[in-house]
Amino acid sequence: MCQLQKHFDPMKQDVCQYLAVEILSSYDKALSFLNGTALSRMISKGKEIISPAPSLSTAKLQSPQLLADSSTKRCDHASNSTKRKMVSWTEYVHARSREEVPPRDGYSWRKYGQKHILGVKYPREYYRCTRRGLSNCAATKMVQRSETEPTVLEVIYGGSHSCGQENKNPNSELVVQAMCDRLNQEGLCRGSNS
DNA sequence: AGCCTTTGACCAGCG
DNA sequence: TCGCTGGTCAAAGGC
Repeated sequence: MCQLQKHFDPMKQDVCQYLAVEILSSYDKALSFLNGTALSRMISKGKEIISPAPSLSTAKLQSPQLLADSSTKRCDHASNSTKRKMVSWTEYVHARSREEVPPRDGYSWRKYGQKHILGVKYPREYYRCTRRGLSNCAATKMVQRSETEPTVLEVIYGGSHSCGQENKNPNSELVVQAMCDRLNQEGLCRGSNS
């Protein structure tokens, strides 16, 4: 936070965003160690973490995407099941509203199915890339609403985009605001929102 | 007309 | 081998 305060300059948005990501990352780690909830859940769901904590450079690249929907947690994993996609990863996304399903992630998706999963309150929704037919794009995703926290969406991505769509998050300009919102939620953001 | 969601049926993996 | 379950297909209807 001291570094962010020191470097805060509207002309240096990249630096500020990068520092914001680093702060949130440290904050998440600390919270996870304290209450053992988020991280342990990610590990148990994903079975195996392929890429642990992002490096400084990758954190900078991922930051807008990770923050734009207020809060996301990402967990890469490989499934041992042959029935499922071999490479996939999970993101935990805070939807802005209960109606915002799926959360916008910069890609265009087409819903192709919905299933009620045994023992799960909310149905699981299945999406594939709208360019699957044109570019043979294999990207898919499943969206599952959390039972305990309906505003939290578990988004499981499978395959990768070969269609050339850019993952431009339309809300990337809200990164700093999202950070302050989040700190406010935790009672740590004193003073102004700027 | 074209793209989307919905939804029941079908298929395949797993125990 | 069989039943259960989850992932996908495809027809139908809406926008």
